[in-house]
Amino acid sequence: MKTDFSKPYDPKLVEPEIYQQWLDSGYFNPDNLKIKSLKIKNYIVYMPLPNVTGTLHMGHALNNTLQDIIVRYHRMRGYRTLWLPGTDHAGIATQYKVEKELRKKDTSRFELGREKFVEHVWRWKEEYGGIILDQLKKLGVSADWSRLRFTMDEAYAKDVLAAFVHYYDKGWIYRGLRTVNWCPRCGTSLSELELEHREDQGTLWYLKYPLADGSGSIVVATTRPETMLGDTAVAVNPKDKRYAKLVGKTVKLPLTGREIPIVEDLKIDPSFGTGAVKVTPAHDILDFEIGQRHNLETIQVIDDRGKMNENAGEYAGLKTEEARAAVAAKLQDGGFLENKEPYAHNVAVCYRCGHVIEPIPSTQWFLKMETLAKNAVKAAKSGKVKIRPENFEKTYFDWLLNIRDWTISRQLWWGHQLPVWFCKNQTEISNSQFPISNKNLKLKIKNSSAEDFVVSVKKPAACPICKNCDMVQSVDVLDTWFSSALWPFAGLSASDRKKYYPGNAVITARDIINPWITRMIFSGIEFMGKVPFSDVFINGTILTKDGRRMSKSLGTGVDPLKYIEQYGADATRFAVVWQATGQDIHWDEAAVAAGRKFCNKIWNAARFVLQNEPSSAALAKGGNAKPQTTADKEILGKLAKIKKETEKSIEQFEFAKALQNLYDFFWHDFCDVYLEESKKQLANKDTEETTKAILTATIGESLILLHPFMPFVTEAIHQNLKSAGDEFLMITAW
RNA sequence: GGGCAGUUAGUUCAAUGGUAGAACGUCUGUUUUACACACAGAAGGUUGUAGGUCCGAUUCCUACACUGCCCACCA
Repeated sequence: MKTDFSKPYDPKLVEPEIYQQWLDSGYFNPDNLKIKSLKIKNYIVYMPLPNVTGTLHMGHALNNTLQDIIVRYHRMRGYRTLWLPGTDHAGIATQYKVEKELRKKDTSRFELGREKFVEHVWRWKEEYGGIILDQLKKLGVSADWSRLRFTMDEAYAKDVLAAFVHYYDKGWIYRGLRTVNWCPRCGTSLSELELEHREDQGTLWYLKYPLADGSGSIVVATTRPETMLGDTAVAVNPKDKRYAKLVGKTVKLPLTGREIPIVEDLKIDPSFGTGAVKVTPAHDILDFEIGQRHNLETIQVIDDRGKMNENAGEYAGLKTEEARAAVAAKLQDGGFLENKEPYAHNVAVCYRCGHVIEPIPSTQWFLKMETLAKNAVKAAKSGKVKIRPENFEKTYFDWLLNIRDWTISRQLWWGHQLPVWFCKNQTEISNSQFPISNKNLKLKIKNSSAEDFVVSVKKPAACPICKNCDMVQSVDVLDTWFSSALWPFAGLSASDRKKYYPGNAVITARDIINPWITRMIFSGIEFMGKVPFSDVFINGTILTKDGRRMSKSLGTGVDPLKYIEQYGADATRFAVVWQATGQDIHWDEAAVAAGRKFCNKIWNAARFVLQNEPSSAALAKGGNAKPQTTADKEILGKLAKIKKETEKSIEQFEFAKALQNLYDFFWHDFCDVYLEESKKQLANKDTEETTKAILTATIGESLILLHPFMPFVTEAIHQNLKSAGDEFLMITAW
């Protein structure tokens, strides 16, 4: 495309057309690159999957710009370069969003039923799920769109289910009744990584539990008196001398009269409260673990909607907050309330909807993490994968070395249904999420070993258990991260896996080191036998100028598309990279304006050179660009130096440094100094031709160096240089 | 509670064991035939606080304060 070099540079006139040309060229697909030799190395970057619910925010803009830089750089260096894009079905986020929409239309997923609801989400995904991809294209992202994958594509889903079967066959997946973090609004279990914590002004209540033998009482502290209805023990620390003589005795639980034991447990902190804790295995995860150790009963008094159930007697049907007040009042009347004081503490809330988490018992599926975590640790310790900046290795190791088994089931409708098939005759209750919710008053928790189900990707033709039922699939779906953990290979076709696995780099934000990076690493090792990539780079977090988090709900976000519209994609890319020097970026819009000015500077410098191109392309190619003057020598020396520096910086993921050095070179060394000097040299017959050749060679080389950072303006200029030939700058040899 | 990072010009950030740099902003001048989204020049900083090591610290060490994030979750 020959561009009209009217001034100044107008990104709107060139960006859409250039991007279309790149798409049409097919060069985003490594199979179409003109690779000279089979020995040429691959360079593969796995894109962090944007959610189908997502729209582009500054974090995406930064993250994808950095990836695009390293991808474009390697493509120009001649690598067989693949940037693999995809979208994530984002179970809870998407379901939440679609449900919210349904609510506006005065209906709900329950009214639609599962099948219709899932169809509805698919239609929603077809309509809106690609928005973010179009936005990425505006940014200039050079991913191979022909390989785009969605985590619920048929082929991808097959790999997800096969992974489940694989783990099950290894004996690493088990099913158990556990007290888990439950969001009453979303109606699903949540993993620890899906919780957020919010400070809550509550009350610390001191409850007096009388000893059954009438010899006194023991006082426990709690923020949730209503759960006392489900207490099945009082626990103290074995080292706590104050209570030593009480251990083994029983107390008579107020209001209910139930007798419950006093037990010892090391997890109790003697210095907090009274040092004695009420134990409610059904409604507290730590208490559940204590219950397991002491073989305590689990009595559920709160249901999956966050209301008191029939085990709560007269309080049944009340919301927990209502029950809290009622129970506290009753305790006070009965003389069981020793004291109360205001108390600020953290409550866990759902990361998605913000509702307070209610720990409740339910049947969930778990993946044993011991070996997987060990493998992931080994991969980083041995240097097979390198995490940069290095201090993030600590985040990685800390989590893996203190790993708990992974709750992989979610009670959602949108996602990969577990490849688990239940015998209809054997048990109906097994397939229910709440085997204990309504009926059972008391129950000892045991991990069921009863084989009333079969694990298989496909539905078994005949039930191997009762021999004559039509088996039903588990209603649970898998944690979204279970599927995205497989991205480096499940995102590739079978033949691509041979060619393009393992890859090289992942660039992402620090908050998904644990949910995603660690899991991709152990999944890659487990299923492909190789660490999926050698480099992890953690990019900074963009905050507002005054250091607050950017968020839609706070109204503190800024829209990268607005910048692209107003200043151009290159200017936007310039701004995010320019500022990406540390862990946190205090976003300054002024940098975008600076980026636009730089585009214009490049544009105008090119105009000057174009007016002074050597008469023939051959000359311009630099054959006779031998320096004659000091200025000539200096600029060529600086050019060679900046080239080396840029290579080094990019390869070390020091993008801001690379860009700032390039900026300095181009603006000050080239434009301010050489270009000005060249005006004199052009006026002199003796130096005219050499100067033209050096100008052309320098601008040509500068465009190459700048291209990964500012691809549009450089490509547009390149196509107007006589010396450039017909090939795209995008694939011009570095 | 534990950890990580940061605190330098008006603002956003660099840099260095030996008198601190850029971008943007500000001020002065310039329509010099690539660019006023420009050019030439200028002002602007006892480098968070308090100690310590050193001939010398903004840089290394210690403590403290503040900010952001991550992890844990004490009932």
